[in-house]
Amino acid sequence: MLARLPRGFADRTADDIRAVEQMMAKIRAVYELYGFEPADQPLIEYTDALGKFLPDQDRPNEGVFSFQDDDEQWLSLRYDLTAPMARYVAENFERLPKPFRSYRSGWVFRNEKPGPGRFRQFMQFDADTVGTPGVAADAEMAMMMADVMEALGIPRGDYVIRVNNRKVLDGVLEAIGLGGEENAGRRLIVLRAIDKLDKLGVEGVRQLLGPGRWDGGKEGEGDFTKGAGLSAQQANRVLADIGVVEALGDGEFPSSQTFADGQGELMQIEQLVVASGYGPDRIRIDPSVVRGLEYYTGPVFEAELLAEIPNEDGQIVRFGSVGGGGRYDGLVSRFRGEPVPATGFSIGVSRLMSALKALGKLDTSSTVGPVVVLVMDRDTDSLGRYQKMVSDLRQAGIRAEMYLGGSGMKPQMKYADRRGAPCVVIQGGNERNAVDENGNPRPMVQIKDMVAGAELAANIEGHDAYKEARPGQMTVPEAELVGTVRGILAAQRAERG
RNA sequence: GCCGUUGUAGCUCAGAUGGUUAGAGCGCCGGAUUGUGGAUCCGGAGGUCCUCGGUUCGAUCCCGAGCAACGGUACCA
Repeated sequence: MLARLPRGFADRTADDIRAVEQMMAKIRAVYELYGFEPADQPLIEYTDALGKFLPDQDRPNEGVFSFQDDDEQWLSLRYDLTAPMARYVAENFERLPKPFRSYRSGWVFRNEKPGPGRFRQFMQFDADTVGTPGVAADAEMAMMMADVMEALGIPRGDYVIRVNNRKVLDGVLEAIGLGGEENAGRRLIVLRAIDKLDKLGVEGVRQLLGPGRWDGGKEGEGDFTKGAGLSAQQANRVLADIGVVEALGDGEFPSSQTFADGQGELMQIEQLVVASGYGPDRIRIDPSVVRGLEYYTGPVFEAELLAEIPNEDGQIVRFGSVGGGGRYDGLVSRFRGEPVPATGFSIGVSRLMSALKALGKLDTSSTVGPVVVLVMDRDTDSLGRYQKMVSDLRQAGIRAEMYLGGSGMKPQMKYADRRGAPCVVIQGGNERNAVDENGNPRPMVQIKDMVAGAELAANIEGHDAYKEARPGQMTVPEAELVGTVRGILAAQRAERG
């Protein structure tokens, strides 16, 4: 039996968990400030509630982890937080205040090929407003996202919230003659192509808009991806309208009403955010943003990190999108006969965390470990004394533990070192049986400051001298144990700043 | 799914034209009767050389297939 982690999943260390909690507290504070309420839905929903595609018998796990209940109904692990939220709101519609403003966080699952920074289980942190048709709600989302980025310590200029409108894209497609039901497939291909702009560049996208593109980058390498089959003029119009190339001749294609509507909404959003003091350094209109291809119906936005961040190997990586969202007027109404407009966004917590880590914006220094009371003698009487010391320290609010392994002193010291113990407590027979100047029993303890000890040890040559010196160590009466430890902790805290 | 690269100790990697007992560094464990982390020294544990099949007297090495990891690309509601 080989112990192994399934691919696409991650074990989390103590540091990671603490860092995420720290981060989520900051995000939560912003959401609360905006007046959103916490809510939570389960990890599992009926498959048909999650989206319009039911897993068929042949491929029950395409993209989503699914399984059948004992009553044969299909259940799935949620792949985002929006669909379960929509189900909850629809189910409790009468009871909830409208607009319903809520936030939630948790794990989501995708049964897809994992890659660097792409996991099959990851954490999202969402906020949504349901029951509001106006663009003011969308503008608020964009501003809140900007506030979150700054609350996390990302300096202005190192991120940008890019805003677009699905109606603009739809309008472009209409203009070049891709409107109508019969062109739905090609529209999708065009949108996907635009979405790959940052990955493939303008020319790559142009190939995908036209005949297609070879995976490997050149002719015959890799698989051939069939394109949208647009003419050169159509492709150029699309690229021009999303602002990545110069327009050629005008008037070749008619302008579209949908396009104009979308732009009107974008202008309103821009006015609203500018009026609130959010300039283009934070929130920027960008017609090339595509986002989630299926359910968005209006404004869409994306939070992008602009900072060039070195990864563990020292290479510069662009993290790109760390969150996004938009208007999804159809999601809740799917469950109800009436239209229910809604808008929201989602932060990719896991991804953002690795970015913050790389930026040094995350306090990854581990928490101070417990004070370790070494076990020098294993008779019940001594163990009782050690246990009492631990208990006293805990009473004083100091993390502490008695060594519970079976090894000798040296391994115990190694253990304390590895645990990040600020100090250890040592009491053998010599200390326990000490007497004062009058010959009365006066039990002592030795307390070793591990931080000071390590510093002092650096200047000691040779193991014998090192052992002899016992750096950072002091002997105090047992009664002064707690006070002395407290002093060491305070000094170390001051040292750390 | 498709294309490519790679699979040898916990990690990073050597290795020989196909020949007895497969190595290094790091890490891990241990090292004087009451003791002490790091460094140094000494010792130790740890391997199906990815799997299966083929060629061969003999395969970790050559051949075939499979699996896995990594990268790119596609899909990603």
